[in-house]
Amino acid sequence: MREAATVENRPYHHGDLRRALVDAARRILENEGPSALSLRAVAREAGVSPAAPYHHFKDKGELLEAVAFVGWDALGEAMTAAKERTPDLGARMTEIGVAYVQFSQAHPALYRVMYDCSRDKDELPEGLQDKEDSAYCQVRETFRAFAGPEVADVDIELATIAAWCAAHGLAEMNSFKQFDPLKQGLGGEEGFLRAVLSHLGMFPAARAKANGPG
Amino acid sequence: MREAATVENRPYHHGDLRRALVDAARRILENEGPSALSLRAVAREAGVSPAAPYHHFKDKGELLEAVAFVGWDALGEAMTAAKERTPDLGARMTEIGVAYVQFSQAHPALYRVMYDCSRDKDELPEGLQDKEDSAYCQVRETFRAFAGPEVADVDIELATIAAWCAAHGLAEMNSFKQFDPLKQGLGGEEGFLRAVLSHLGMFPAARAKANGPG
DNA sequence: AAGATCATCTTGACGCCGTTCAGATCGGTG
DNA sequence: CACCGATCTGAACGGCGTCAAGATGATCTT
Repeated sequence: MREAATVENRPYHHGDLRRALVDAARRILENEGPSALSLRAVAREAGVSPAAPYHHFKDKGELLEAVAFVGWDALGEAMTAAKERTPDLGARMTEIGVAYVQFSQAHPALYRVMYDCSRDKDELPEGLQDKEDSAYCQVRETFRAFAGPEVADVDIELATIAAWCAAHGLAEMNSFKQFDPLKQGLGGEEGFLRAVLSHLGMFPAARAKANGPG
Repeated sequence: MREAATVENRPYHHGDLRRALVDAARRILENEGPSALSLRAVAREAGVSPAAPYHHFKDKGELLEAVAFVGWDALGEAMTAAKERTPDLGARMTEIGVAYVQFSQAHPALYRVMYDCSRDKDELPEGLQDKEDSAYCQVRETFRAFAGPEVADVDIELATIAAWCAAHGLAEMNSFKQFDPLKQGLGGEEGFLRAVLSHLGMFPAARAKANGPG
């Protein structure tokens, strides 16, 4: 009885359960939020027993890491798109930041999982910083292009970190009710994001440049 | 049998269980971290049954809110102390930010509970923004004093929000391993914090001022 | 083609969790 | 003193993460 091994027409061995579990987790995150994301729920959603995931992930945390990895990939693409559609170097950082926060707003539960994983391991996800075209490197190169070659490497690095911190902070606080009145006066969410982010992430040399020689 | 109602010499009615539970929760947070903070563990630590907390808190979330409230209070005091020990207006914001991040570093589990509660309710804790001497108002007044009266209210507000986002972001990312090499070149943790925060939270008018007329 | 091997999946169990409810206890009010 | 309402206990429920033992079937060997 090769077919119909269970009630549905699913064979005993799934074939690609690892991917199916990650997809199921993402579906639950989008539809029911992070609090509903239990390992058992993921297994249920994927149509397997509660113990099945343990043949593909060491524990729940490792499954979440796989979900987070997909998320960082998508966020990186959104940032790249923002960079490429903004040729003006002075505006590019802000636009990348807006794309960052908008991603976190479009996928709040996923973003939460992404950062919770990073916090648990006390590091940004590997691959985000190492690869040449990684999101982190793109931000750094944007600063470098704007600042010019006379700015020290350490300042470029600091500016990148500062911008990242600011974007993350805003991503987590953007939905706070206290900001609503201010948003109305700034043309809605996007105007608010642009206004806040334009205050951030510029290092001293770039500041002087932005403010002009006078 | 008024005394020795249980094995210990504790009366049947605790007397101040609400406070005892909050203290127990803080003890667990400090000693075992956020993952160990179950409602049952708190009750155990306080020496009562698992159901006892429900006479003082609607659910686990409400207990955590009480813990968070204590945390925000302590953080506010740390920020006030930093403000008062830094008369120079140009350096004051950075020093308040350093105090903020250092608090989150000294009490990481507590800080996590504080922000998780805020995120669940989509608002900064009440009382943090309303009171005249609240932490938020102190930051805003610091910006106002530095910027002078000619800067628009909305810019002061944006700068305050931007600075808060940056401090929160840095608080959550400060322990990331990737920053370690950079910290070594900047005089350790505190030098790193000061360097990053000096990049942040300044609004355009203040930037111009900071960079001088030339 | 037949049998052995091994990864994959299920079943059932364990202890912990948050929460609820009926009942025990006790301080304060009439 | 008798009562009442607030407080606390004990037992229970379903859900959770995880593990061990056994069932299943794809693949490799001969």
